[in-house]
Amino acid sequence: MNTLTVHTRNASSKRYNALKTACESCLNANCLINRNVSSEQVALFSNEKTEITCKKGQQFIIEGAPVNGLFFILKGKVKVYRTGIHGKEQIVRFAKEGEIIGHRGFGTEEYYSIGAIALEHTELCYFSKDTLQKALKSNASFAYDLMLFYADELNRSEAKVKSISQMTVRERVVDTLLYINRKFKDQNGFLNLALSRREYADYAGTTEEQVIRIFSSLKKENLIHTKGKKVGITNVELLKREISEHNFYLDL
DNA sequence: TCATTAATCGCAC
DNA sequence: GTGCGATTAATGA
Repeated sequence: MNTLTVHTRNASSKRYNALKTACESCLNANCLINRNVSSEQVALFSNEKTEITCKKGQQFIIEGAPVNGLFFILKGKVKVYRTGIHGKEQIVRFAKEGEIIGHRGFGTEEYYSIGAIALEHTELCYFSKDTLQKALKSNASFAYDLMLFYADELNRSEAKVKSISQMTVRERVVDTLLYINRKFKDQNGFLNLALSRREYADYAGTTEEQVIRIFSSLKKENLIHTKGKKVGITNVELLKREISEHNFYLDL
């Protein structure tokens, strides 16, 4: 019998993969691809990518699943976490549009050591490792930018080890608030990211109750204000002083 | 509106 | 500082 296997890999049909946002017309200026890849090359990326939309609360990376590629956030916000002992989740970072998710384990045939959940309606662009490896090898500025991203991640990760081991719970909560503020800014006086008290706790490495207690004492000191789930920083400078006094302030 | 889920608070350890 | 449970507020079906 004829054992010839026919690979029906048809590039032209891929083009009609119902992409809502092709790379060449993407407006996301933070995207590493958009920043570094020339317009002729961008079209190639579009052909290879898969778009995924996630509802709020939907998990798109499962801990332990094999790594096949990388996610870029086109729109939305996500949390990246690791499950610790007693099933407690430790939030590693929060990410917004233009950022990369699932980069650990990239380059090696590994499994995800992290999970990722959408915090709001999120659109993701997914690229296979092959596609990205090809692009990185042929595009130095792209590779360099990605390296900067890795370096920054490592720096932040090390800073986090320090904060968790040396800062008090109160300082860690304040640090978390400042981090969210730096990253997501505020909108109408409230942080532009709705997190539950539990999520603040999971990032700061403490418990929900502690976060509530610290929030209420910070409120009494007029440093922050809350309205239901929303939290706003009343005076960023004063809040910064809370931790700069201890010389643990990290402007990351 | 009723049912869930989240936020608080008090209290013991 | 932490953990549990009761109460209250907020949110969603």
